[in-house]
This record gives sequence, structure tokens and C-alpha cells, in this order.
Amino acid sequence: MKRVTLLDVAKHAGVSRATASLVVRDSPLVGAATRAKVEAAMAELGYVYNLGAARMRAARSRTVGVIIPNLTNPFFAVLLAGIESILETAGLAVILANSNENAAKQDGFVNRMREHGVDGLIVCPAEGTERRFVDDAGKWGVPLVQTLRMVPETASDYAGMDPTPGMREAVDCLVGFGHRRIGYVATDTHHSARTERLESFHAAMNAANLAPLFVRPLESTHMSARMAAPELMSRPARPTAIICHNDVLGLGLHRGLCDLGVMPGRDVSLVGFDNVAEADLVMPGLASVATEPFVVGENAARLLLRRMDAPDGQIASSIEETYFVQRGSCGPVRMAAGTVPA
Amino acid sequence: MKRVTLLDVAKHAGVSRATASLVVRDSPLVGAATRAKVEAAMAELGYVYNLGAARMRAARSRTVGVIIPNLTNPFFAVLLAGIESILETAGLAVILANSNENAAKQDGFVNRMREHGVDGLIVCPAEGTERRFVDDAGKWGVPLVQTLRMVPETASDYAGMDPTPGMREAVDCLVGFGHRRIGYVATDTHHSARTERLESFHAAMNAANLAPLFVRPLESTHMSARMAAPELMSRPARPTAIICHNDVLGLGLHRGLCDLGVMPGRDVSLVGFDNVAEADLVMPGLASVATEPFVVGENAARLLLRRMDAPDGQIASSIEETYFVQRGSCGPVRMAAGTVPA
DNA sequence: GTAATCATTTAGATCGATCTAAACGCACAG
DNA sequence: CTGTGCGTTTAGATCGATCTAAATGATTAC
Repeated sequence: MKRVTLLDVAKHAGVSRATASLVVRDSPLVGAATRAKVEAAMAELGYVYNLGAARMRAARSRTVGVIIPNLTNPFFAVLLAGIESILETAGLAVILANSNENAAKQDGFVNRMREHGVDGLIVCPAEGTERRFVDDAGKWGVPLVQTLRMVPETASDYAGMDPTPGMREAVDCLVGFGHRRIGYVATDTHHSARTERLESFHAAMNAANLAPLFVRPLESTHMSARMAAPELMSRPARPTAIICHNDVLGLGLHRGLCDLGVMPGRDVSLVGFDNVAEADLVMPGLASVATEPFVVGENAARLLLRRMDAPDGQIASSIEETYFVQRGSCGPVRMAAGTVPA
Repeated sequence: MKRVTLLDVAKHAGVSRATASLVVRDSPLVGAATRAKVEAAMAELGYVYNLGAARMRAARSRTVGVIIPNLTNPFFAVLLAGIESILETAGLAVILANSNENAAKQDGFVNRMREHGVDGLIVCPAEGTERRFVDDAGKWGVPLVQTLRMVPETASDYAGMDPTPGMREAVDCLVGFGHRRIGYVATDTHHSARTERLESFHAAMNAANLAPLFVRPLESTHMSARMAAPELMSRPARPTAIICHNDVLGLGLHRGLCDLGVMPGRDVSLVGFDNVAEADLVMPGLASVATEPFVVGENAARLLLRRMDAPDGQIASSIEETYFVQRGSCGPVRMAAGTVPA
């Protein structure tokens, strides 16, 4: 029992192989009667289209490579879900790879994907990705969309978000509550998203005529933030409010503060970033700057589709706005409980 | 500027196309000197292997299809990460699809993956998947591994976990704390994982000579569990402990109880399932039955590799144990605060 | 010196689709 | 009746690898 090929279908339907090929490709050239005959034959024989063979002759493989730095972070998982939903609708299969923030591994994946003949690439670049990475894709003629992070000094389509408005609202809210000693907890990995958020923090502080109390880099895990809480709170100039680069850090710190008996929103105000589902579950709720990773993913996929359509079109980008979601973890500054006077 | 083919490489290295082909496939038949020459030529010309062409002649496509019911659930995302890590090491690319718990969509994906000529399939079957689904895969000769869920009355390799020991420990812990009125919150989707956990709950209760106080199905979201808290606590026979089918429900309920001023671990004991990272962040920590989705994913991938190696080998399965992680959300039963005497 | 063995290498057919360019059938104008 | 145009269909070459089976050359055996 051999594989059913297009030739078998053609014979069974009494047409030529070429005609059968036109039918599977939904060509308008073929007559309605013939199409019906061929489709019947396909159903009867249980024909399965062979994309591998197709891709050899045609250029397209109906396949897109997606490289994500860390699948276990729900934020990226949701981004991926957004990407997948759009590509799926467009009839494109997603070839997935997890770079684990490893640029070398990422290079390997791109090679593998070239071997697979992907029609395009969506990448959230791992830390330390070099310019060459993006340039090469251009040289090879593989449409590339960067998402959430952008390799410095590179030009490609980009789907991301703008932390500025949300950060501004967050700082304004804190300032409105009387906070003046505001610290920032960053990640210890360096990429454009880190820079972007940190810069928007500086800008917002500037606009409020304040200087950041500190910028503290931490490994982006719940545990490291939780462990860092005592150190952050025992500084000589104790912060009255802290903004975190993401909710992983925000939630970890939330718990770390609770461990110390320091109540977020009462004893110190706390703001996260990403507004993950869990931010609304802790007590008090973690205020957070909201972004929609699913939508960013959709945008990235749409940019890629456009690029595949017009490889030489103008470079485009799509930036999602952010906004501040206030919850119990932000409250008025308290002079009383053990705080150092301003 | 045309694509570099194996023939170009062969010419450049002064060997035949066949020899070059042997080199790219790491065949032991080729001499060391020749191999070096060819590899140099490949590097020099910037040759990229064309998997599409290869797969046409050979059987393999170095590609595996993975279908997950819901990417936005971190539990599945981690499962996927585990699968990816093993397949990646084996040099297999992952073609990803998100069924969204939709069996019809899932059928579509399998077709698409057949078109792509995947060498195997790892599926966590969507709710309502029919027997036919698994049988078809067998008929088509596509190696299939089911994971976390198993379509009833089907035979295939399977990587899952056994809730029994963890559930037993959880119930024993609660009973040890004096609890006798124990309720269970299930999902409203029906699949083998739901049944398995519910049955292990019944078994554990039975072993403790207790009857379940109630079994309440809920949509598997934080919000639905949070909203259900008042109803659960205002029942005529008020539970002193509740076990939840997963941590999404557990965390949602945790928050819902806090909203009511009912303190988990003091006023009511609460147990979740999956032990997601966030279970340790809420206050008090959510006790949970732990499973390692990453490991289950790895197991699934390894089973598939074995199956691809030996298509006619014995059907195998790999079951991860579970264990109970006690945290603040479980504590001694309190007769005082508004509880109905046993 | 010839034959047999072994490790390498190769020519040519082949996988299953798509492409190109030409052919076909039919209608209609001249 | 021939020629032109249009919508449909087709033969045959082609994509880039792998397979089979045979050829090659070096080494050892007799």
C-alpha cells in the first residue's frame, strides 16, 4: 500500500497531473466540473498533499519560524499564543524554538529553520544578540520581524509596545500619593526592553522633578526578588515606593515584603509591569503597567504576513500602548512607621 | 545569485553529488580527507541543507507536530518547554498548534501536519476528542504520543502523571488536621485528567472513611473560582476544607476567600493542584499537589523518539509521581468561627 | 601474478509536486 | 471557411536531495 500521489488522483479523475495540481492550489483556471471530479477523486483515495514536494518546486513552504527566549515565562507563552492564532488563520505552520536567552543557540535555530525553508521568521532576540543576526536574515532574503525586543542599530519590522504612557501614569500616581523616594528594580539581562522601560522610568521621574532613589538589577525570578526584599528595605535611604521591570519581580518582591511584615500599599508602594493574571490574585493586588502580549503577538504575525507579501515594502512597526492599573499595592506615603524623614 | 545546491558543493570540492550527500548526512562511509574537503566547500559557498528536498526522497522530515489545548495556561506552556527541549536535542523541529480545546480544529491541525510530513505527533487531546482520532493516526502510520490526557478506550504511548499519591497525602494531611467536611472543586471540561484527579480524590476520601461534602464544577479561570467563593461558603453544610482540581482554581478561590474575610489556613483549608510558581507567592501560601509538567513533557518526547525508532514496539507509558506540598493554606480545623458542628 | 576482500566513491534513476510554454476546443468575427 | 481570442487543459522539464547498484582503487590472500 503506497502513498497516494497527485498522479493517482489525476488518473482516477481522468485528467492530467497538471490539472490536479491546479485544483489543489485553488487556481481559478480550472473549470467547475473538472474541479468537482478531482476533488471527489481526492476524497475517495484519501489524498494527502505533500508540502515537501511542493516547496521544492515553488518557493513557499507555508511555514514560519518563531524563536522565543523563555517559554516558561507566561508572558512569552501568551505572546506565542497570539502569534500562533494569526499564522494559523493564514494557513501557516509555526516551527517553534526556545532560545533560553542564548544567542549562540539562537543562531543554530535560525540555521535549522533555513534548512526547513521557512517563509519568514518572528524572533524575540535573546540577550546579547548581535547586529549580524538581523543583517544576515536580510542577506538571506528571509523576512524577519523582531518582537518585544529589538537588536540595537538594526532595521527590521518590529512589533512591540511603548512603556512610556503606563510608566508615566504609574509615577504620577505614586507622586500623587506623596512618594518622593522611588526605586526601580530592573532585570540583570540586557536587551532593548530593559533599556526602554528603564528609560521611560527615568523620563517619568524627570518630568516629576525627581531623581531615582536607586536602580537595582536582579535575576528575573520570583525567588531572587523575594530574597532581595530585606536588602532593599534596610538601605539607609529607605524607599517609599518601588517600581519593578516586570511582574515576576513585582510578585516576588510583594511576597518578600510580606515576609518582612512590610505591607505593600501601606508600608511601601509597589508597582509591577505586564499585568499578568496573578497580579490581581495576591493580597493586596499588585498595581501594574498593563500590556497585551497576545495583541503584540498578533501584530508581529500580521507584520510578517505583510512583509511576505511585499518583501521590498517600507519597514513598518506596530507599537501597543500601555496603561497603569492601580491596585491595593499603591497607597499614600506614611511618615509614621519606621520611615526615614525625607 | 542562485541558491547553493549540493551539486555546487560537490563540484567545488571535486567530488560527486552522492559523496557530498553522504557528508551532510554524517555517513561513516566517507573518508576523512574527502569529508574535510566537502565541509570546507560547504562553508565557503554558504551551503544550506534543503530538508524539503531530502524529505521527498527519504522518509523523514526531522519534524514533529505538537498540539496543546491552551497555550495561555502556564502549565501547558511548561509542558511544551519540556517537549521542545528534548526534541531540540534530538535535532527535530517542533511544529506547534493550539487547539483551544476544540476537537474539530485539532483534526484540521493533524491534517496540516500530515501535509508537512511530520515524523511523529505529541498531543494533549482537546476536550471531546473521539477515539477515531487516535485510531486514524495508527492507520496513517504516524507515531503518536498522548500526554496528560488520554482519549478513552484508545491505545497509544502515553506520558502523564498519577495524582493518587499526592492526593492521598493531601487528604491525609487535612484529616490529620481534623477536617471531615471536605469539598472538591472540579473543572467543567471533561477529559481524562479531570476524571483521574476526581477519582483519586474519591479514593483518598474513601480510605479515610469520609464521604465528599460536594463536587462543584467550575470554569477553569481565576475569576470563576473567585466569584464562586461566597456560594461555596454559604452552603448549609459549610466545608472546613476544599481541594481544587488545579491551581488556577485554587488561586482564584484563595483570593475569593480573602475577599470574604475568610482566611485560608485559619478559617478554611485549601489545597490546589499543579504547584505552579504562584502558589508560593500568595499569602498564606497555597498548599498544592505537585507535578512537574516540564518532566512530563520530556517524557512524552522521549516516548515519541523511542516509537519513531521502533514503530512496532510494545506500547509504553511513563507516569510521573505526585506529592503534596504543604503550605499555610492548610491548618487545623477551627470549631469556633461560625462553623456548623460536625 | 591473480583473485578476493574491503573501504570509498559514483552514475543515474527517483521522490511528488510545480513551472513553462504549448495545445486544445470552442465561439465568434471577417 | 479561416483566423483570432479566450478559457481550459496538458506534456515534459525541473526543483535538490537520496537511493540502488555498480565501479573504483587499495590492500591482503593465495
